[in-house]
Amino acid sequence: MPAQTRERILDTSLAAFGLRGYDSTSLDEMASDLGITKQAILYHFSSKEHLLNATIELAVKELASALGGASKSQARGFQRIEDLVRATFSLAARRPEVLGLVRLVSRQGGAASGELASAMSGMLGEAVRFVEAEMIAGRFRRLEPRMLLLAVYSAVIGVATEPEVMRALGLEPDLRSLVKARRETIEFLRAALIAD
Amino acid sequence: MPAQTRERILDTSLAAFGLRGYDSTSLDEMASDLGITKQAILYHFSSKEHLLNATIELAVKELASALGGASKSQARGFQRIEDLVRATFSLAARRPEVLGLVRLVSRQGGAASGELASAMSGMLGEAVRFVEAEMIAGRFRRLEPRMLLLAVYSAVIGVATEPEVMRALGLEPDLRSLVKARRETIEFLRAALIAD
DNA sequence: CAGATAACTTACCAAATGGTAAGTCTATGT
DNA sequence: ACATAGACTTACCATTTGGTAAGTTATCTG
Repeated sequence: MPAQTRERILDTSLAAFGLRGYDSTSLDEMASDLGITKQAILYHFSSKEHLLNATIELAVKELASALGGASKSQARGFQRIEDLVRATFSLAARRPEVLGLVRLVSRQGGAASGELASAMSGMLGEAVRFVEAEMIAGRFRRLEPRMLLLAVYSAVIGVATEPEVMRALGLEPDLRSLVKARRETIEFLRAALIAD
Repeated sequence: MPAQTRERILDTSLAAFGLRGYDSTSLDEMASDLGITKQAILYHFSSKEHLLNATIELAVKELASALGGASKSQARGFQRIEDLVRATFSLAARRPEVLGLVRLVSRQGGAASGELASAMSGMLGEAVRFVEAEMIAGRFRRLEPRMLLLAVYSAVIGVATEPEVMRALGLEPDLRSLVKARRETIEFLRAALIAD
């Protein structure tokens, strides 16, 4: 059953690209980690850029599957935000490389980012409509929905993926701190969002 | 007056490292941008890593000078937070590479991050004490100060430096949008922080 | 059993990369 | 006038990098 090789490569590349960056990761290095040769990678993915594309595709799937449940929940009001934040933190703890890759690609842009951009565009569009509805219903404070989401997104991704800043604050980025961070982030957002 | 070369190199490396990343930037490329040879760079900085160190040092200085005024202001309560956010956005608009480098280093860590970590540690420690005092005075909502700061930091840095996410939200990352983003971020933080 | 195909490996390669060694040019102090 | 030092450039170099070409081995098929 050597057909797994392709997926093992994608797993490794997701971890490598997501945690260390694209240019900082060489194909030789990845191959040696996998116990295969670089040419085996190039057999499955014809170039490093194609590998990146496939890796992004995988990350998008994992992101959608991790956040999809919370995103499609029937919960209303703040509960739905809370579900989403929980799901994001869970993903950050389980597979930090997924969010790392999202951040990497969303910063660097490049040709490969189109797919991720459109996937995120869809999720964010849905979120904008939800937030707008909640504001109209008077459950959320009136703010510019897109800017609000950008701030929420940044806060959650940042808290979930900035271990060095956590260290600068005197917090160890272990599981316990992550749980605390999650709770505080939710309280922070609750305070910011809930209308008086 | 060819002594300026050293500073020109640092300027270029700050932009390159901060916007594109360390590994993605080659010395040859930078040299060609500057109209000099790579060896001229290695004359002033004995290795690429030394250049990174010096670049971080410069970024720390610029960061301190940009945020120092707001940080040491006499303003109390939310006004001081607002000053800080304004200063951060101003820096993000004027010299995005500085925040880019801060983010790069704070993520990758590495040996060079020590200085930046300690500089940020100082600024953040001050901020923690300020926030704690405001909470005790009853002007800020009671939340865990360090986690709160992490969320605030993430929200501001994220909004100020995530152009691709802004595009996914249908916002162009131009100056006008940045001004809007700043205003909304401040309103968002005001809602989150001010005690009822 | 012949042969085709999938899944690799071994052998290369050209370009780029960080870095060294030695030379050049200019200003300055003696 | 001359040595010295600073600020470079020209010439190299070893290694790493992404990528190509040509086998090799095993499995499946007619």
